Amino acid sequence: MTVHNAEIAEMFDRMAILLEIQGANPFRVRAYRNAARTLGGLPRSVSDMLCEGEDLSKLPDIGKDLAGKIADIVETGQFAALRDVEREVPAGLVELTRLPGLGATRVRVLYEELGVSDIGGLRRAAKSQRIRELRGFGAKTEQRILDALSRRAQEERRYKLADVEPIANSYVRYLEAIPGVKEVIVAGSYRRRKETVGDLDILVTCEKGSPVMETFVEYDEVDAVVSKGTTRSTVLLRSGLQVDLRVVAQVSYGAALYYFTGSKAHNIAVRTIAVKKKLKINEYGVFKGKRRVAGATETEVFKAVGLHYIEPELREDRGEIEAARKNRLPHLVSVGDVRGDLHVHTTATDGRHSLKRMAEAAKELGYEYLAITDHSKRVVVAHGMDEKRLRKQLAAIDRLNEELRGVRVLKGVEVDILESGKLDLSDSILEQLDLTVCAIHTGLGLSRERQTERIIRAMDNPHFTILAHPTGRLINQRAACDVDMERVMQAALERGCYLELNAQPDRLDLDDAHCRMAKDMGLKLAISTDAHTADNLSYMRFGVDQARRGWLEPEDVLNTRSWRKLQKLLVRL
DNA sequence: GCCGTTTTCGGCCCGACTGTTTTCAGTCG
Repeated sequence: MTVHNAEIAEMFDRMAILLEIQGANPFRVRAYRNAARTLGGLPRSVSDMLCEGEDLSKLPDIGKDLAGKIADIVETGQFAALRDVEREVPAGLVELTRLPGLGATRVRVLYEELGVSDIGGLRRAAKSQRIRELRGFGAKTEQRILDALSRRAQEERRYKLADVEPIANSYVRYLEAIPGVKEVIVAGSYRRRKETVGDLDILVTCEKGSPVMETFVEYDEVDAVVSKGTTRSTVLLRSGLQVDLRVVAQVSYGAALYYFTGSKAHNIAVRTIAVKKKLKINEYGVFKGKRRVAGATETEVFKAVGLHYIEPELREDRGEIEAARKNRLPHLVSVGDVRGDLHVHTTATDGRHSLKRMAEAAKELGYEYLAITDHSKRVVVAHGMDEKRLRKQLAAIDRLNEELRGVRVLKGVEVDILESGKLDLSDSILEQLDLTVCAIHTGLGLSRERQTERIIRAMDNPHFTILAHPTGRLINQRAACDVDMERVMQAALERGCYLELNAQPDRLDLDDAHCRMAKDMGLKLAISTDAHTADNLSYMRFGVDQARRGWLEPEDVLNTRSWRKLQKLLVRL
């Protein structure tokens, strides 16, 4: 049985919390958290790495000890040290620390003084008003705990970037209209363009005396005010989304923007560099003693610690700091580099708009080409096409290309990869196409070995061009199917095939770590919207965001090329 | 428990807000 990185990361996180409750050395606690984070962002499975004899202690924040523990977990499926700790501290306490306002220290007091060991016990203790009696607690804390318990279900959520965007935009417009407000910008993971965000961090600069804080908490969608101060306030919206507002002076704008953009891990790493240079970084600036040496712009802040400017999407402490020091940062792809879309649907299957309308929408975006890739017959629910209907569509594309100017419509299909690894349409029709987008829609639950074999067998077909939405995941809904992505990418490289970064906000599949892995292996990706309406073509920006998080440059992306150059790349090896 | 262009030992990011206290600990980002 393969142990997944995420499972080991989860064990380390639990370990960190339990150790913290026990009152262990906080740096030891942090070491587990850091290691969990490293594992979470790793594109390759540590099981595979161990199989290939790699030394895990070379990974950041993983030393000899944790490398050994990981090896044990992979081998036995068990984390012995965690089980030892769980014998001393109830495992249910982990859940309690996830409630806002409760950290390890308070959870320990609740356990030791009141015997609270799980959510149910906490609720009983709060309802019987025993918590307010404890030293360091009070009636308000007790009420906050009850509120948190009743709200718990919705609070764990992370929101898809695309869902949060309109909420963020209207809040920003509201804040911009407040007298005295100068700049309003959303920082945090939203600015880093993470696929999901847990909350919004809004940064504001304003003139003295601006009623920005009062007005902020009076916003129409605010459900509750969590905290309110002169420089920082937090509210909960009716949607459940938490929004933080920070107010800083103009002279600190860059430092504050940098600070609140994060990620936390990136900030900590850069601060550590600053400390070595006898500098201090906080949200007000970079300081040498009491003297501010930088802070008005982010570039200034980076420069002060000897780094080139790092794009927000890269700030995850995944090597960007080292790259910035050596001036080896990637020149990230942007939406303007994209010359076409290689995966869209029409009314021929489950799309809502006609072939012609889709082509015109592509032309309006300034695209040079657009590949029509409707479903194949296997996908019955989407009214998938057989050879006969596809042939008819190809003729329609020929006619449209004669009439259209400025954009070329490419002939394609989203052909199903059957469980046998065969493609869902005959070679005789596939060979008439400019490209194929090949996808799995059934049998997502196959074992890792069989799924990997299935995809690679499909790639053996010389008409296979691009593997669409490679893991099949749906964010917050469906886990990625189990597949050895490194082998799949290697197989694609050897055959002259490609993988897709599907830009649908629900998919964003490949994820950032896999994009990075493709780049490191030298495999090019297509960023495609999988548009089912003309409007959906604008999803490209989410795909580009994800690509940037994966360090992709224009040359790493197939569809930044002119059709003439792209055509050459689509020829199989 | 990790890590090293000051270190293989002795460090390990920094500040705001809240509630409970009466000068601060805990939590959070």
